[in-house]
Amino acid sequence: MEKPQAGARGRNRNGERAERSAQRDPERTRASILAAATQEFAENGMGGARVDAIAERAGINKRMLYHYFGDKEQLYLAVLEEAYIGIRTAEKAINLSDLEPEEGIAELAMFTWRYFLEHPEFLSLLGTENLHRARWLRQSTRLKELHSQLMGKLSDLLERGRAKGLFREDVDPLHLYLTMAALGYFYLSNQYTLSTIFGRDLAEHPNLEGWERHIVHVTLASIRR
Amino acid sequence: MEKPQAGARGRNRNGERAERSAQRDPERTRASILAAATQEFAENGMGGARVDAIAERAGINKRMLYHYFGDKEQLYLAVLEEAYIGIRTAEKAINLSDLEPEEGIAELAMFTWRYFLEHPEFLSLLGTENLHRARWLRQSTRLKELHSQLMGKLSDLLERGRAKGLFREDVDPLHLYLTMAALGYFYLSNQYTLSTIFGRDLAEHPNLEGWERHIVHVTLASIRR
DNA sequence: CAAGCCAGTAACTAAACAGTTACTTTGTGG
DNA sequence: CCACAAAGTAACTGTTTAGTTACTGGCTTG
Repeated sequence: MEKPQAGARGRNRNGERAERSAQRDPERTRASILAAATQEFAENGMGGARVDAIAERAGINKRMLYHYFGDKEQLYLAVLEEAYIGIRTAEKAINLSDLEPEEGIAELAMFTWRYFLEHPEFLSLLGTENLHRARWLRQSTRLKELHSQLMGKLSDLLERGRAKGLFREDVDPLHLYLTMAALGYFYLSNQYTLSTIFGRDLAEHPNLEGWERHIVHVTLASIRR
Repeated sequence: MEKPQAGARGRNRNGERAERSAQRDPERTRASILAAATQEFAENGMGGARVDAIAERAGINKRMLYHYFGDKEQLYLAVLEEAYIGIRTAEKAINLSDLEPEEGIAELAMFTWRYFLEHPEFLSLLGTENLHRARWLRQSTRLKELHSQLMGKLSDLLERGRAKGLFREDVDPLHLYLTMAALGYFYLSNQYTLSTIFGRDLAEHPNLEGWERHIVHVTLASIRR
């Protein structure tokens, strides 16, 4: 009890939980910088994000930001990597082996839609990264190895549906994935200009539910025989 | 000949074409600032765009930029307005009255795709504007009056197709428009991250043509009875 | 032809910005 | 219990940035 293990987290030398009193907590500091940076970059893009604003949001000293992440660009890359890891991890958890081909495709389409809906910061970071022509994504060896889990699941479902005579023979899995993703991404990422121009609030609940059904409908219609 | 009309453009007091020698040409100056700003904002977003860079690209003195447009924000708004006017003008020129419903829908889908393909700066500006939740678009009375011409043409084609028993009864014209736009927008605006992750260059010609066919296929499949 | 306005220039300014320096505090292993 | 490393702070620095000032030169109209 008198001598706590070295490097142990969650307890200080008195054996009390450290989370409360901890004045010094590297992991927590790192995590709060990353969370603050995710918000700031998502809201303002790479060019508009302010290092001082991130430090303030995180409630830390700016020096710490440079201590943990090097500079603004490396911090941005860390944010981007974490965002991709988030969706890839969620994709892994989906289990479709019990489902019929059509149900499985519908499930994947809804998963993608709901993930986008619940993670607007991911969409925003994608937009920023594409504005810069994937400059940081291309640098990241970590992310290039992190393939989408969805493609494999999609190919499997297509194969099963084809065998049953439900789906067309010549469906490209990438095209199918892009179709589902496009319908969700565009609706959400462009909701502000679209709502303004069409005078119809796309973020309202009935509209969101309607669009989810629409995505499933379009996706299935495009592959059925 | 000795007295040129007031405000006449294109000629100086000697009756010579002014375009060549003109040291002073307000319209040309204004236009070149706007063109330079369009590029700069499209490449770097609102936060990343630099007023000095715009002035340099336009080959003018920075003072002129403030003279003609007030400040950075108003210049950005002018760029955005011009971009929207561009697509709305192009939409107006489409004539579909001679076409069968299916052909007409296909034509509109291809028009949207090709317009996006040929005007990457428009996509980029849309992305930036949505990052800021349509902050400037909402301010612009000019743009709020500028409704999409496509919606009317789309409703007409849907009606004709429905009457012939080709299309489903309950197709929402807005959903149809969003579907066509989403498929084109996402493919192009996210081409850099997608190409990196899937290891397949989406900008290659065969891929672009394949995607155009795909858009037409998906759009029609989604509305057919 | 002169008066005045409008297009245009160069150099400046105050604030914002990313990144650094020099220092203090805290925890822990020998 | 001390020495050292890592966590943390405050104040600073050089540069970049949007926007301005004070000025020049040319065109048009009365």
